[in-house]
Amino acid sequence: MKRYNPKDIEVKWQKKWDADGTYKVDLDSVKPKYIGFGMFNYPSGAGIHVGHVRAFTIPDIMTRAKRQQGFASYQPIGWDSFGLPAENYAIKTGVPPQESTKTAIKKYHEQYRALGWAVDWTKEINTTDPEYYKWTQWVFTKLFEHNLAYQQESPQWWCNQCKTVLADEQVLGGKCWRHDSEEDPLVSKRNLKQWFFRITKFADEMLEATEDLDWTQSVKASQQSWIGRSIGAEVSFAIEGNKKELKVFTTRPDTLYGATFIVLAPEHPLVADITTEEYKADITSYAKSSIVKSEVERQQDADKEKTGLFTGAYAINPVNNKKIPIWVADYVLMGYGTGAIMAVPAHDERDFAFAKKFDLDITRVVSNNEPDEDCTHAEGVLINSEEYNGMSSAIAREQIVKDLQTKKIAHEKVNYRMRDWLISRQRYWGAPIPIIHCESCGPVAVPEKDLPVELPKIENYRPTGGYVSVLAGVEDWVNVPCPTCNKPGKRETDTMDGYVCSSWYFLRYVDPTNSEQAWSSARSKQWIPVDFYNGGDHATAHLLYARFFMRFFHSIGLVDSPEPFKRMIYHGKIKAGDGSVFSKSKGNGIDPLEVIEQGYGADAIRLYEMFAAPVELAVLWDEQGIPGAYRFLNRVWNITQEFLASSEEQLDDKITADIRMIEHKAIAKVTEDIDGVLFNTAIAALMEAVNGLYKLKGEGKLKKDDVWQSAIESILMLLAPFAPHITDELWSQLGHDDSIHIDHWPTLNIDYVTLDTVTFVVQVNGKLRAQIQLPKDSEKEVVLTAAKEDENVKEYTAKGNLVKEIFIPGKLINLVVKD
RNA sequence: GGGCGAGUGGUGGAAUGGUUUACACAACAGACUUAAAAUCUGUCCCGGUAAAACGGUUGUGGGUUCGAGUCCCACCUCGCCCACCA
Repeated sequence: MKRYNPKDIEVKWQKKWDADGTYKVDLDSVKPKYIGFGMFNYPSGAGIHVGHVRAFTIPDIMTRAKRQQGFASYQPIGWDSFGLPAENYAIKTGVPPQESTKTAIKKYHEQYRALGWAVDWTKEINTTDPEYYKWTQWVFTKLFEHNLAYQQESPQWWCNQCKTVLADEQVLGGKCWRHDSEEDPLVSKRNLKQWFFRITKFADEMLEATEDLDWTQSVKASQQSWIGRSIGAEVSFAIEGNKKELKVFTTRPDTLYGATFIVLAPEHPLVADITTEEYKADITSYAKSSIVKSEVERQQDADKEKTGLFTGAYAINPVNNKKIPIWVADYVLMGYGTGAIMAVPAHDERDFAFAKKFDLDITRVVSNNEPDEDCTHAEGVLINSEEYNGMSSAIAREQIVKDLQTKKIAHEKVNYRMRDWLISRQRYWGAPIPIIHCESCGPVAVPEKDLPVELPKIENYRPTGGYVSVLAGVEDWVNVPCPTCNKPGKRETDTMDGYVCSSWYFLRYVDPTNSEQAWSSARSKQWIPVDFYNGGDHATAHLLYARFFMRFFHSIGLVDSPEPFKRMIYHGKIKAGDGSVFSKSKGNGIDPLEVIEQGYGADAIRLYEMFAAPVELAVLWDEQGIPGAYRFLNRVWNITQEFLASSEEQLDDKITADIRMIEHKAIAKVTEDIDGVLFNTAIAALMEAVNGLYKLKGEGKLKKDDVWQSAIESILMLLAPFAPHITDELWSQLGHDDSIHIDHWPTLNIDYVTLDTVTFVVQVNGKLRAQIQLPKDSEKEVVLTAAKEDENVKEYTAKGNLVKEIFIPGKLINLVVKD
C-alpha cells in the first residue's frame, strides 16, 4: 500500500497544473463568472509567513469551489510593488528598486506555487511595470479633467522617517502607518503645496451605500465612522467693530442661547484680523506654537489641560444679541467644520472644561434629569431661551435654524470627518504625477499619447533633505515643453501615493494586457464587481479609496457598478503562540516553506489554518495543529488505498443506506458552509464523514463497490478546495484522467439524508426524559401515546396533572405538568 | 468618551428558540510492536452511581417562553475600530 507522502505528490501536481493551464481562465468564457482574491500584496524581501497563508487560502477556497461547480472562476495575481521598503533598500545598497522588486517577486512566486494557490499566472500584473502605471497616470488625468484632482497649499502630515507627506488615513494614533511602533516619533505638519483627490465629493453616496454591502460588519462600521457624517447647522456671528462675519458649525443649534463664547482654531484666518493690540503679541506666539506643534500632540490627550487665549474681540450671539468673547484655543481644529465653534459650556464637555479653567459664563439652556452643576450632552426641554422655552431639543433645533434662515444667519449643513485624499509623495519609488507646470497655462495634464511618464533611472536615491523628491534634481527629465503652448515647462516631481495604484487594480485584472485602454468596458461589465474579496490590514483607507475610484468611473460611464467588491471578508490575524503579531522586525514569522519541508506539506498547513477557527477570528499559532491536520489527510489517503485494494462484493441495503447517508450529509453541509465562508465547520463535517466511513471499515464492510467509490469521490471533491494536491492525486488513483479541480462537485440527493425513522425527544417541563424511535411523520397522538408509555416519563408525569403538550413534528414533544 | 463584536470543557471552537459541549488539540487507557514512533479503538464539563437514574452548568443578576448559550433589560470582563470632529 502506498503511503501518504506530500513531498512526492505536491510538486508533481503543481507542475502538472502549470503545464495543463488548470487555473487559467478564459475571460470571454460563456460560463457564469466568479472572481475572487485577497488584498493586493506588497512583495517585501522577507517573503510571506504563515499568517499570510490564511489570507490567501480563503479566496483560494472560494474560487476553487466555484471552479469545481462549473464557473469560469478567476483568482488573479499581482504585485503592489511601489513603496518605501524597496527605495530605502536602494538608498542603503544602491540596488535599484526595479531590480530588488523583481528579486522579491521571484521569492513570492516560489511560495505561492508551493502552497498550491490556484492563481492564473498568465494574467499577472505589477504596479511598477510602466505598462501598468501608464494607466494609473491615465486615471489621474481623468480625475484632473473632471476637476477631482487639484493642488492646494495647506499644513500636511509629514513623516520625517519616510521623508514624505502622508494622507489623513495613513496616520494612525498620531504616527505614520509605516512607523507606528513605540519608539517611533509622532508625525508633524508642514505647510506644502500638494495634490489632492476630491474623495469628499462622494462621501454622501458612499456612506449611503455602505449599509447594504455584504461585508464584515466591523469593516462597514469603520467605513461609516471614517466618512463621519454629522448633520447640523452653520451659524453666522457678527463681530463687534468688524464687518466680517464669523461662521461656526454646530450639531446642536438648540443650545444657541447657551453659547457664551466663541473659540477659533489658532490657524483661523480671522485671528490676526480681530485680535486687539493688547493681546496681539501673546496670540501670535500661541498660534505659532500651536501650528508648529503637531496637531496630534494637540489632539492626543483628551484629558489634557485646555489651553487658550482671549483675543480681546467680541461676537454677537444672533439669537439674543448678547456680546460674547472670542477666544483662540488649540482644541478647535482648523480642518473640521469652519475651524470655529460656538462654545456651549453647559452642554459640551470640552467647552465646559474650558469655561471652568478660564472662568467663563455657563448658561444652562436644556432642562433634563442631569444635575444642574454638571455639563450635560443629553437632550431635554429648552429653558433660558426666550420664545423657544418649553420646546423639546429636537423641535427647537429645527425651529431655531428655520427662523435664523429667514434672516440669512443660519442654514442646515452636513459635515464630514473625511478629508480629501492627499496623494503627493516626495519620494522616488512611485508613479510620477503626470503633470507639467507651465508659467502661462498652469498645471497641464500629460496627454494620453505621452503616457507613461516613466521614472528616470538615477544613481543616488537619497532624498534631498528638502520637501521635494530626488526627481527634482533630474534636470533633463524635469525640463519639458508645455504640451499646450510648447513654452518651457517643468514636470511635477512628486510621485503618487501607492494606494492610488491599488485603488483600481481589480479593473486591470480583468483586462491585463490591453494596450489601448486601462480596461475595456465589455470586460468590466462582465467581471466587475469582484465577487469575493478579503483582507485583514489597512482595510479602511484602501476600501474607501477603491470605492471612491469606482464611483468616479461609474459617474463618467466607465463601469457599470458603483461598488468594487460585492462581498468582503475581514479575516482575523494569525499570531504567534504568545499572542504577539508575526513581524519582520521581531523575526518570529514562520516561513510556510519550512513547514512543507518538514514533510507535512502545503495541504496540511492550509487545512489547519482553515480549521483552527472561523475566518473572522484571530488565531494563535499552535504547533500541534499541523500534525492534527496531517493526521486527517493521512486517514483520507489510507481509506482510499484500502478501498483500491479491497475485494469486490455486493453490499446489503442497510450498509448502502448508511454510506449514502454519510456521503450526502457531507455534501449538504460542506456545500452550504463554503458558500457561507464557514470553513472550520465544513472541515469538521468532512472529518465526521471520514470517521463514519472508518467505523464501517472497522466492521469489515469496506468493499470494492460503486457506493463506496461514490462516497470516497464525493469526499475528495468536497475536500479539494482545502487540500488540492492530495485530492487530485487520489482522484487520479481512482481512475480519472482529468483534474478534480475543474467542473467536479458532488450533487446532493436529499432522499439519502432523509430518515424514515427518527428520534423524538420527550421532555417533561422542558427537561429531557426520554428518546423514542418513531416514523418521521408520526402524528402528535402517536408520539404522545408512545411517550406516555415510557417508564421514566411516567414517573415524572405522575407528579402532577398534564396540562399541555407542545409538539414539534419529527422532532420533539414536551409535556407540561403542573400540581 | 463613542461605535462594533465577543464571553460555552484543560485548549481551539460547535450549536434554525428544542438532547449544551459537534469537530479537533492536549491528556489518559487498550490493541498492534521485543520496544518506541506511527496507526487503530476507547475514555474525557462538575457532582452523583458499580453502571444507570438523578442534580448542577454556557461571565453575573433579572425578564419573556411549555422550553433560553440563543430573544429582552441591567451589570461585569475582554477584543477591535474611532476619538478634543463641535
